[in-house]
Amino acid sequence: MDYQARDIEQKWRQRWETEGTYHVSNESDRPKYYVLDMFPYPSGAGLHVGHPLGYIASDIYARYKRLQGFNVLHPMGYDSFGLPAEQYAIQTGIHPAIATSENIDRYRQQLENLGFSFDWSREVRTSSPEYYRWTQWIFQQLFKHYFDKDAGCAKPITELVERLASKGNAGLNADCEEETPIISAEDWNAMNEREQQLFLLKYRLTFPEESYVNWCPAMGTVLSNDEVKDGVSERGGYPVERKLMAQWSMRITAYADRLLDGLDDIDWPYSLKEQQRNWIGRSVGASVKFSLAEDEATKIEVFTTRVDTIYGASFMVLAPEHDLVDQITTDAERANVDEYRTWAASRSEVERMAEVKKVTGAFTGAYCINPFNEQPIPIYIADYVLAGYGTGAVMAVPSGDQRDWSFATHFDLPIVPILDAQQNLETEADATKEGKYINSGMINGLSYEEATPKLIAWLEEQGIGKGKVQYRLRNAVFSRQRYWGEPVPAYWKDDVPYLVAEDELPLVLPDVDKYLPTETGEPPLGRAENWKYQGKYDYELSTMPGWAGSSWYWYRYMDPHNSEAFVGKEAVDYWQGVDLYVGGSEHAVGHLLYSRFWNHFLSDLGLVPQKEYAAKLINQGMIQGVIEYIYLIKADEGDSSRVFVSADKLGDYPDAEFAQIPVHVDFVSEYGRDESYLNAEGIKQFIEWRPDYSAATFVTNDAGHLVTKSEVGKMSKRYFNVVNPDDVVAKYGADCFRMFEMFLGPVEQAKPWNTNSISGTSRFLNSFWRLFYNRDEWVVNEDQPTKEELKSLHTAIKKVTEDVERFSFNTCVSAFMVATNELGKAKCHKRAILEPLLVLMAPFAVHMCEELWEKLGHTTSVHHAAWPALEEKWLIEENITYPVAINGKTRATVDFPADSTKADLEAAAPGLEDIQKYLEGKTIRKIIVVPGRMINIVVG
RNA sequence: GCCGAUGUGGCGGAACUGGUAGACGCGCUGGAUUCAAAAUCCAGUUUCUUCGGAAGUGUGGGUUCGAUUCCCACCGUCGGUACCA
Repeated sequence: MDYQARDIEQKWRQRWETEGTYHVSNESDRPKYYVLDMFPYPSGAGLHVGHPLGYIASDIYARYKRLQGFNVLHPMGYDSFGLPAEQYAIQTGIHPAIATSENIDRYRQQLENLGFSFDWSREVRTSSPEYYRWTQWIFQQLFKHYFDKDAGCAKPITELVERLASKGNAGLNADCEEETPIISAEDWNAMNEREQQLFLLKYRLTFPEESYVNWCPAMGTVLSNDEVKDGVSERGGYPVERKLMAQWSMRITAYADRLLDGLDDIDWPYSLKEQQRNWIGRSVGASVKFSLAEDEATKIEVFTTRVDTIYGASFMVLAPEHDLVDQITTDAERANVDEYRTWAASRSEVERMAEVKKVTGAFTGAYCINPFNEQPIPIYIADYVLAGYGTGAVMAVPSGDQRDWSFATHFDLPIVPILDAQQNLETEADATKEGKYINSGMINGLSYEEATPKLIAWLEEQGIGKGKVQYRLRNAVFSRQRYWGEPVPAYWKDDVPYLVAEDELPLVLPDVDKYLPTETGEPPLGRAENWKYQGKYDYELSTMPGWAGSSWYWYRYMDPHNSEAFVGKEAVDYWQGVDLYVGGSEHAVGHLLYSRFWNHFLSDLGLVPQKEYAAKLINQGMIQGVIEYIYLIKADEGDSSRVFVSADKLGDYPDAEFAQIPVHVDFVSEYGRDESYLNAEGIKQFIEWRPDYSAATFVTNDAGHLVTKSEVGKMSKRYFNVVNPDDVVAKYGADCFRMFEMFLGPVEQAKPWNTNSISGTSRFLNSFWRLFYNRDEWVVNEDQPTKEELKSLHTAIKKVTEDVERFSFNTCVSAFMVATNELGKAKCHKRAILEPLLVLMAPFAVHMCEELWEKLGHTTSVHHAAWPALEEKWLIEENITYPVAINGKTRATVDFPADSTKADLEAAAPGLEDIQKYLEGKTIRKIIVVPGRMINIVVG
């Protein structure tokens, strides 16, 4: 019988399900291992061939660990709240829960089709109330805690209340809003309930605040920074504007240092860690207050990383949106300043980015005093200073900073050298820290290392500045004016938010008549009828962002049905955290940063044992598609003729301009290859698909082909090049699909999808099958294996074990091919060889190996067998083939006994017949011998 | 601009600590089997060559007996980031 993938795969999928083969228990004597895939969002489009790449890799690793004797947790679930289902609901009126559930069913079916070893009894969905109950619960814990900087962790807000009542907040080192006033215990106790609650919001780890947000009018929602790309929404590409709105916010900045330091403890890709480091953007420097020249009481605070350059500060620049601009602008300059501010506000993000090099700004007419030398310096506004970073004001040191230098040059402001090592200040700034200070008052003659502490000490003494650490990381906006998300479990009383009682969770998402904002501009939840807390208080109407549910989900898998806690203590004590996390690098500064933040918080509360939840992470590369275009001659206006030209015939139209029209890849012959084309049938399909081109002319080549242009790019609906894994599985089987995807190349590398070579993988599986079957005849025998056969087996064991350990799955597949070729040539059908080989390959070809394992007489699953042990003795050779090189160039290969010593080889090498001609007339200067590797004779 | 990744036959890729460059697979060429096809099997396949050899891992240098691997400079491609004071 030839290998019949379809029947065998179906049979085993059913058997595994009924027998619970992949069911995982929280109680085991085996050591635990947790392999996690990044949560998929179940989109309506289903899986394409790029999605399973990481799942296959993690499944192989999970199965390998299981065979190694680990109790492996390998779950799957869905991040099922999200915008596409809501957009669909807006268009169709169908409740997003219904569409989502259908999409999940389809995903599940597609995933099962690939033979993954997920324990489906642990499946979770972020949009189910049983799940989001705990997302809401964690949100409430964040509300109930503040960050104590001395302790370096979160503390209950009740402790803060006690402290405020007894001592006030003087000397309290806690993360809080920038301008939190210092109050005494008397002040606190004199406050009414409402005032106290408002005050506490300055400390809570989640809190509502008026803040500038990325408002997307087209989508009617707020986006986080990582959802905005180039000034437009990442999803949909709609324009985004800055708008001041009341939003819930997460005080992630409190954890900035811990998130930075934690990176040192986890084995994640270097580039991913770098992205997080840059995103957090820690800068060490100082804040300095400059007094206004006309009004000493008004201070402008700046942040600088180079306080040592302060004597070179020859002007100050404020962001156009800075609060003080109105107040300080002189009447003479007001018109000018207003004009600049209007202009700056009108510029889109895109324009600002495009014109980075252009110097713009306006003088306010005001001056401030440099506290160190008492010199007045002019105050400008310019949009190169960002309102959202630091204090929105900078002291400009043109000799040391290129932007300041350009600005000074443009406005003819002084450029004062401050270090004797600075060079070429006429042509550019020099940011060096070398040399000794000049023109710098108290630090003249000092070095950088000496100057900085001295200046900071002086600032602190004077009470006008201090050493400060600034982060690029902003607090994360946590509200979305959307329907399909977790309701925020809070209500409003006297304009103050309060939490819904814990035992009333989940706060279930109410039904609404339409999934659109209300007429008064409130979020969709404003449409819910009679939706009030205790019948009288307004609920918070915004919902949580997409990343809420995915910020803790790995714990739910450990204990998915627990109704008492988000995860039971026993479960989390057993599983601890994720040992291997597999997913795309596109989540580097979104999910992977927010989830680390929540995990740090949960660990502060003692609810989870590890500060970092994923010890190791690997990124899978994207599988790209090939986009197939056909060339259309651009017609003049009014000309209704449409002419498509074969790509190899473009030369016949030297004057024409061509448009590239993407064509559905299903119509293309030789898809993915340079010479791909539309044949007559393909052209017919194209016309049926695009009836507006039914009258078009198609200029084909001599073979009657319309040659297409093939380009590697994203696999996307937009390019009609999405390849569905189901189709490939139907044709070749899931095992072949799994092996083929692994064989394409290293998992972490991006690569184009191209099925041209899948036949090789398919052929290989057939030859492997033929080690067991000759047509219908079962040919496995009980003969004693030869040395060579044992060597083939153990070479494979060694190679595959090592390569799986380092996630090099492509080379594993080639090791299987090598072993199969060798055994096939040797006509080896021996159980003693094939049985261990089956176990070795079981994580890859999961169904086929199971089938053959059963045929070998086993009654338990191959996936519960034991990983074959390597016996080194079979790898030892009697002879070793040495390359013999003359001056590094290999001239001969010669066998020597394996136990030859270095001296033996040195003595024997020059006498070898094959190399005599290279030695003639030359002197042997040196013989280099690396035993077991090579021999090199140096002549001259 | 900055940060990161990457560059090897016609193609995907291998070479893990510097030690026979091109494993394995695709494709291609020739052959066997077959009525024919599919499937399968065998041989060949980096380039140039005066058939002795010579060159060759993006380019140019360097270290070394020996470099795809290490160092320096540069070029191309991909990803991230964007005036962060």
